[in-house]
Amino acid sequence: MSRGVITSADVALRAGVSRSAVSRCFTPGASVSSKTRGRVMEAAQALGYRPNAIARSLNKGRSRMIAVVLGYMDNPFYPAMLERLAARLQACGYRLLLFTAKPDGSCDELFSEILVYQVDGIILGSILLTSALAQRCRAARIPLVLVNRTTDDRVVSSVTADNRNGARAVADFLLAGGHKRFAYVAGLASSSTNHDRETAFRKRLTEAGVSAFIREEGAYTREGAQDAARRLLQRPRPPDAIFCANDHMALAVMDVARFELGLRVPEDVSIVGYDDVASAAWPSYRLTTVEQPVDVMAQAAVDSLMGRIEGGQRGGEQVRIPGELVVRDSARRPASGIVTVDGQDLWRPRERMKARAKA
Amino acid sequence: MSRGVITSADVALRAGVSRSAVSRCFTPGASVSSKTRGRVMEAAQALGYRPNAIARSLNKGRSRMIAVVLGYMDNPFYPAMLERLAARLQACGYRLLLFTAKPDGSCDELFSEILVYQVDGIILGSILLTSALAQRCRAARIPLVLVNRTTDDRVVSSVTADNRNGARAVADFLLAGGHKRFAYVAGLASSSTNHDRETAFRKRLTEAGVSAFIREEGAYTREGAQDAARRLLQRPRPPDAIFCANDHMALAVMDVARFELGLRVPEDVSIVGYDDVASAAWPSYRLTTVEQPVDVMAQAAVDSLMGRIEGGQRGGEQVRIPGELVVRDSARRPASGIVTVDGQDLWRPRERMKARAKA
DNA sequence: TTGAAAGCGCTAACAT
DNA sequence: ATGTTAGCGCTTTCAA
Repeated sequence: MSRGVITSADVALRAGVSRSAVSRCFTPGASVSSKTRGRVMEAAQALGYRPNAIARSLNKGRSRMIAVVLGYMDNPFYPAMLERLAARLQACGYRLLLFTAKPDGSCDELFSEILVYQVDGIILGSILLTSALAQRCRAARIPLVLVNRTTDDRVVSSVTADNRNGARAVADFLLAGGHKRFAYVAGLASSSTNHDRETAFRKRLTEAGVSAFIREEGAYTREGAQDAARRLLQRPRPPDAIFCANDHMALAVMDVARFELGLRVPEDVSIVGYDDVASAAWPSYRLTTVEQPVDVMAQAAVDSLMGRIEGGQRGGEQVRIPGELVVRDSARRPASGIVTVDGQDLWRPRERMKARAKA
Repeated sequence: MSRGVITSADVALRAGVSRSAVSRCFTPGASVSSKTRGRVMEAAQALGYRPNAIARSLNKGRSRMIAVVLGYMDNPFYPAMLERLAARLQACGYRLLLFTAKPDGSCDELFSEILVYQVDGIILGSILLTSALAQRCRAARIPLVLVNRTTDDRVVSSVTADNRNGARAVADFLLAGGHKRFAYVAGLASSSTNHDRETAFRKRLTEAGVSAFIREEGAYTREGAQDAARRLLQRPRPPDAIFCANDHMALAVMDVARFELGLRVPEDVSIVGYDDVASAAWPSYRLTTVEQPVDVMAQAAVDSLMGRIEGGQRGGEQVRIPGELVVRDSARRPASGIVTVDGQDLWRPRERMKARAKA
């Protein structure tokens, strides 16, 4: 134990065994006699020895580290997701290596940084995946899973909410509420999540014969959403219902509507979000929104990764997590109090959704 | 380049040089002729080679990874801090290994996990550091810095806001506003930050001859703060000013006051927080609070760590970052419109504070 | 069950 | 400036 660093050799010496014996004692499922195990463990205890994870990684070729790359933390959905990911990963005995990047920036550079660390897997959230990057991961044989995003490339795995269904539910709810003039505040146009929510919402409205539809870009930022809200609500004939690509923007839109423009929500304008972040439930907002079950999604992402790391699965699965419409007070409710979607009661979808989530 | 993994040997072979030559090309400040460098780089490019960080870590004895351990992400101060830390660390060429733990839980187990990864440093936020843990870090020679926390142990480094000054400013502001009956909603009693804010606040009030003072525990959680608010505001003679240990709780208190109890803020009760998180500025709240400059603190924490990792400094520095009182609308303002603290204008402390931060 | 020996991919003396 | 050699701390055949 020369100075500071205790190696397996130190333990071996003290226990009077070989380094291999020590190694085996720390390798689950290796064959060691209980006698040696006892002596080794005692020596290790005395010396405060724990195998060096870096050295182990080097010769196993597996680091037990997962890279998580996130774009922004302003939207509380991401910190929440990160927290769940960290917990799940820790539970599986993996470490979380965190990377951040501009949401729209090229993370080409970043990927080199990641690959260099020999991570066993990558979780990508709130970031644009180019097919070149997907290609690099495949070449390096590193499992990759997108969270809250998909790609056209069916080979890459992803975990998303059931965005189309969620957006449809919002459209139906708003329609049933008797709204006539609709608006959508978009996130980044490049994001699949935005695309899915927007097109499904739009489609449903069209099916219902709605022609009054406007769209503004909010770019997923608070400022962007505020500007969008101003443009929208100061039109000659403003919308009476606004669906925002996420809660983070919906909250901003509510603030502009009420405090800048003196509008009443939902009397003058209904506002609906997506995610059900914590602040959506605060009494100052009581935002009607579609839940995105963070914990379920985190679990699914980790499971997907583990399946490919440990089980050696093929990958390329698109997991879609259902989430219910959470009806609060930011959108006018249907007069009847009952709405059905696809023959299902929209007001009590909890059980159905939960059941589907299990599957 | 057998299959998948490209090593320096592959590059060496292709470039017709030794592995050392390759290594040197990727080591800043090593001596290589431009001719070999060219050939090596070309070969590396063609093969897609990048030195294996794990292997490098092993023989350098430095991993260029920093462990960051956080307790909760509910309070948006921490995600914000994390984001800044990630950015700063990335800029210094370090990787961030994220760990989470219960805020009050023993992270003894966790520390073993961390040490095993041979991290070059540890940043601890929102977590209780026992002296045993500090001892272990010292033994392992791993620099440690606390963020938003301190210990009595003067040997461990920390970066905090100037909590006593901030709390004093709040007391003075509230006093000047003509408040008579004060309350404090505490965070975790075990946290130094809470202690500093509470005692300084209390002390100032006492000096001013205030005797009407109550305190309730909020435990840094939204629910805890809500309960505290109910207990406080439903007393026969409720306080007319409440100082909360952080914004996260202050927002919860505002919600209870206004929506559950029908109180007007600040007419019926003034509420002040600490941190200046993003939502404090939202028009629904407009919370008066004390700024905790996240970016400056993150920078300071990283600097402190780097000083000890690269420069070999001794450690044991307690950095205190000043932060100004941000006056918004959740607390009644002094009639005069001018308050001075320690002979300084309280309303325009920005310049002074910023200047001090530089030092 | 155990130890000896080889090797994971890299860097750093040392020699040339 | 370059190659040779040794070694970071660990696991893992392979013999015994």
